[in-house]
Amino acid sequence: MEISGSLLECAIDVNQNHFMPIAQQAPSKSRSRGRVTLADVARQASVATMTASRAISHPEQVSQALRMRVEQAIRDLGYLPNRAARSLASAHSNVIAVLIPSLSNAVFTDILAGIQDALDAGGYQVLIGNTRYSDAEEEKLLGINLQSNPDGVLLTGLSQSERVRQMLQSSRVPVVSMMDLPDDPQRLAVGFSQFEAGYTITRHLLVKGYRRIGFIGAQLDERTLKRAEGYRQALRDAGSHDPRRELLVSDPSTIALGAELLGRMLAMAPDCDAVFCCNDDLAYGAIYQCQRRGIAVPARLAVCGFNDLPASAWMNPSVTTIATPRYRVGFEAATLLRKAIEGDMPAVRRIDLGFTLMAREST
Amino acid sequence: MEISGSLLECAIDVNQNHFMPIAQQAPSKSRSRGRVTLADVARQASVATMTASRAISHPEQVSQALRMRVEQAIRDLGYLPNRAARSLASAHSNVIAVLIPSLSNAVFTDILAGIQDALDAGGYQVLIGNTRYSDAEEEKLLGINLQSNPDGVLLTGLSQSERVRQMLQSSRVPVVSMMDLPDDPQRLAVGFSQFEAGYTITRHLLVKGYRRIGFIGAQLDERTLKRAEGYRQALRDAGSHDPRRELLVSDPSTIALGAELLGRMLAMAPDCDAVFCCNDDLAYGAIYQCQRRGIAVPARLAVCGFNDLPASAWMNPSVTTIATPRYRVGFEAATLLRKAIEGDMPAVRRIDLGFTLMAREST
DNA sequence: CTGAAAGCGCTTACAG
DNA sequence: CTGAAAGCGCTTACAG
Repeated sequence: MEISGSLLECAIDVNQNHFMPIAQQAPSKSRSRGRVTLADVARQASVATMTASRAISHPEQVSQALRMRVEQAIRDLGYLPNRAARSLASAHSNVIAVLIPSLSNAVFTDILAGIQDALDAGGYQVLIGNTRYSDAEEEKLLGINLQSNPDGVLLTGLSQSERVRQMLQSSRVPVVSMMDLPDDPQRLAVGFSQFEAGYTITRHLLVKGYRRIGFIGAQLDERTLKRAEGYRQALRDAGSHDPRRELLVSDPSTIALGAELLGRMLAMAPDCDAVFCCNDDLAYGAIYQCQRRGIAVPARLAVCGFNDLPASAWMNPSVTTIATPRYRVGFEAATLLRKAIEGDMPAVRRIDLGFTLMAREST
Repeated sequence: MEISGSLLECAIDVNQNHFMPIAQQAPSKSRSRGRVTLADVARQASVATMTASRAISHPEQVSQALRMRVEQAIRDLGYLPNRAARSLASAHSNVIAVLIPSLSNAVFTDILAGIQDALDAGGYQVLIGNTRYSDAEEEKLLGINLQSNPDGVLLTGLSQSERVRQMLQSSRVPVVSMMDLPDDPQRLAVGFSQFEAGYTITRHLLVKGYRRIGFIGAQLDERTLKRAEGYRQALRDAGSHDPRRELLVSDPSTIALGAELLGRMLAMAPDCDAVFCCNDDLAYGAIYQCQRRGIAVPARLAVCGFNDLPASAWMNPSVTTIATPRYRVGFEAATLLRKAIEGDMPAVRRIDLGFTLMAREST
């Protein structure tokens, strides 16, 4: 008995793992792909497939004995669940689609970090769509990402195209907007007022005594335009708005562009005593340009930026800017979306995270 | 006849779009999710489901008349294919999994841009996994991403853990490594020699006449360590290697850390006449620190970096560094992977993209 | 060129 | 707590 017992075990072992893999024993009609499936796990653990499924997805519904057998089988076989099959059968995908306008801008990678941290625990998979600041691209990416049946969508900004709105509506997927605050209090959104932030930093320049304040903006996305509005309002309130000191171009924001635009600003409005750059990259370029031309910052010209990227605190002079809660925007937006997906819709649907003026040497 | 014909059309239209949506007519046992499916499209176009499928995936196998009817039905119904179902049925997912160590480092977002550009056309979906420089995280992410049955995997660097190697092997998925070159010529890889790049920039310092050259490194990933090896070799070849001028810490590279390490370097090796920082961020921090302490760069201390991020050309002084072909690494790696997936394996499996020394004012 | 039917690998009411 | 069977929405040999 003992001997034949151990022989049998050997035979089984050999059979399954070496000479005749299960896949080959399947009928010839099979389209099997030689992958280890849940059925294999169930067979190995001597339980029904659905019990194996439960042991994985709802372990509390399975007795400890069976659960452990299934877990052992999973380890023995190196089983990996097939997401496509799970998603198809269960009607939810556990994917969250994120649409951001750029990956080369630290603002959005910080947002992504927050999103990841909020979602990693929940077993969600994040699908990143880089729209490159293009509505057409955003439509295309949303269409592609919707094919993955996301459980939720994270959007940057408020101004989506009509088609995007339609697609989102007919997909009936929960959506949270990031980085700005909508007028409609019913919309899910996490951000801060771009307008007020623009107003605040311009006000800071006014308080410091600057009067001929220019504005340098690029990309011209909605956030830049709102900051520009805040700038205008602050100057109007102070009675010193002059549109000839506004320089707006649609090219992407870079240090090189900031350097160039500083030159153009000085050429078209030589009396400028301060410049508000719509983001830090432009401000860095402007300051480097000043240094090369021997223009003292801030003595001859004050320069400020927006976002408070890491270099702002370290440059010489250090750069006055608005610190934006990017990581938290991502984190809170993802958390809000999770709640919406899981059905417990919070009372507060619009979260204002605010911003902080960082007054430094450059002004 | 004419009248009844148009009445019929109206009736059909009203029925399907307003009063009795198809989903509600389904038998009560149905688990239908009210989504528009291929079957709906086929019904609308009066063709078999499989013909509708072919019209989408293999249009050349369908007569023009039917193809147009199907396309019209897709538009009428706003049909979006279900990726999970397609992937499950077809055995390929059209997803490419990318594992990178960081999203906040421009090096890797540049790589991603190259990957996107190479893959967008082919209808691939990119799954981004941020490993945060952690082997454990890399294993976990790979496991998760493998559940999506990727058609291919893009890896950063050469030194993966044993488990990662095993998972990759048993998944039998094509893999391309990025950023460095393996010894094994059979492995698919796109990059350049980190060792040679480190050697080259150190050699540049030697040629410029510097002799007491320090090394500042952080993160201590494999690429940093290879650059350090290149640095050592160059100094040994010149007979001026001194391990007391090496400062290696495992913290993430930031401007702030560069500023701090510059201070520590000067404290432990005050005779340094040049410092090679293992990347540009550290070099920026080092230079800012020098400026604050009134240390002239390069007169009293030369500083160089690695990667040639945009600020390097603009800072004052501009920063000597090694320009790395990040975008092209991503683009060529993705292209190579596509070829491997589509079965036409190229003769050249290891692509050396080289690097460029950018000699500027800081040395 | 077109189609009926089986199958991909899971999950889930429904029973027991 | 456990299980047999149907179903999720596609694709694909196999026929015609």
